[in-house]
Amino acid sequence: MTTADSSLEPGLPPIGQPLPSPQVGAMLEGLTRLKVPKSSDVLADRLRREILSDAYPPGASLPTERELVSATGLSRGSVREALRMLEAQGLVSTRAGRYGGTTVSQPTDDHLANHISHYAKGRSVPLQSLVDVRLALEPMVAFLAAERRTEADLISLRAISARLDKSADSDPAVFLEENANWHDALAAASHNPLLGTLATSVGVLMFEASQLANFATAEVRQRVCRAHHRILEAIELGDAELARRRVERDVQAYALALEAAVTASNWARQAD
Amino acid sequence: MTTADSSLEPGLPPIGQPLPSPQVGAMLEGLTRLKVPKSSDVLADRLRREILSDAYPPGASLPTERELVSATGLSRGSVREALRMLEAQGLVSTRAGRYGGTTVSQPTDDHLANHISHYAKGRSVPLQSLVDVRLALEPMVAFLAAERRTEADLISLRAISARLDKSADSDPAVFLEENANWHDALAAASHNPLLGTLATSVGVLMFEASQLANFATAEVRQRVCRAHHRILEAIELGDAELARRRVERDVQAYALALEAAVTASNWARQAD
DNA sequence: GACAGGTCAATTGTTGGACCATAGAAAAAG
DNA sequence: CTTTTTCTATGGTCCAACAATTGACCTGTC
Repeated sequence: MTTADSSLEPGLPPIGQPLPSPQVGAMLEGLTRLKVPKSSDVLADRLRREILSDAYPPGASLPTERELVSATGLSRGSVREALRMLEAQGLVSTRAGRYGGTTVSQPTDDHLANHISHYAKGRSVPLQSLVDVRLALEPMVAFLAAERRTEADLISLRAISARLDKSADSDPAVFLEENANWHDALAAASHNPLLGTLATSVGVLMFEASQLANFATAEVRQRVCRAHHRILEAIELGDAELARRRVERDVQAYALALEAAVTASNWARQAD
Repeated sequence: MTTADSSLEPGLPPIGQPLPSPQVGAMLEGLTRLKVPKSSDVLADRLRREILSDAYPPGASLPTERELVSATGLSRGSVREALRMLEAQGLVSTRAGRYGGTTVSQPTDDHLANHISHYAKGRSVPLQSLVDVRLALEPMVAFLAAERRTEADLISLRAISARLDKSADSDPAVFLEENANWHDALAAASHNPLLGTLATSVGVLMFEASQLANFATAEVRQRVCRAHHRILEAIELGDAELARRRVERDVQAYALALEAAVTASNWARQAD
């Protein structure tokens, strides 16, 4: 593509002479690290392209492993490795037994949440970055929930809110769990699975961080409950802008308390 | 292994009698569909837990495939399938040759972007949902960029902005490409890779949708350039709130124009 | 000493074959 | 018609061997 030696172009000179030409230096120009892809990667890429090209509707069957073997000339091991990569990405699922096989599947919310979790944990994303993202997503979730919530959403939210109130006086771990459920219900009410899954994932990551730092004091729990009541009220009213503002304040307060608890926990750890 | 004939066991208690015991009904209570996980999945889960537990710093070497074989009792094929799953998730990388092997690696931004793309395409996420998410993320990106941008960020943004202006009068495809670059630079200036990657991914998905519907008319291109100038001005000033509001308006206008073009394109397709 | 080239060995990459486990259909039995 | 059994295509697993890769090491040459 970026070959500097123009004599290789259309003039049909003797290509590939064994003797090094005097322009060998020029030939080295633009030569990058030669990557030799693995056969399983090549097959996985091809299959992935086909699957994502909408030619394969969800539920459609891919060829059997042995058919792929004869079609590609690869060994069954390589074919299986390719299928496993696609399976790890949630693009296919396999069933054993007769009339089983590999079928196209839609990535679930869990797949996306897991991948985000792997990214955040693998990169050790700092808490502040998670706060930034949550501060962007969660108010929008509330905004859309206020606009789009159904009666069923409201019933679910009220039930979870009641459970959250009860758990405010008990075990902090239970409270944090119910708190996560509350945010899940809110995400569902937004009727945007992508947005909801992103917000939930980031929320869970912060939730895990808050389990390490035991910051859910009784006072914090009471304040969270009051804030959630105000948010639910705005959603019941259908006032999207009000819901957005109230969630924004809630998340900011939550982040502030969490950060304080983390730094305090770090002090305590230094004291060891 | 699953021989029904208990006489093969050494203890000689007649377990598994062919005759159903009178309490078989009680024994069946609480028995759900028995799932038999694949050996490669089990190994992948174990390795993933270890990797994400921060016990393995990035760059650390995992045992060799043959060591894993002797340690787990599995076959090499199963071990390799497990490693391929982790590789597809960006948690490990593998090099052939002596002193090669499998090492822990941090998932890249591309990994996360690909997974989001797979989710959105695999689920056929509607354009409106993408717009919702972008409307949540991009204003926050601008907000943080205005607060945290370095001199290098500003230089990069100014250069790309100039290129974008030039391309406004030329090929719409080139313009859309430069537009994507502009948003990439903005994401980089926010100094939050997670937020930036999420925003960029959703932006690319909308970008792909806009290539199908050719909506980038000359008028739209001019308006985008003016909007970007105003946004860059706010970021240069360091006025985060102003940058946030201006991006919010820009994204809303962009989404509106895109949606109009898509519906028009659908009309044209129906006319076929 | 520096450099070019060759040798070596450990590791992943790939293949082929074999057998087991699974599960749904289809046939047989009641 | 219902239940049971049989059948069989499919994925799941294992083993053994060889090829390809690649960095360290050695060796000769200048």
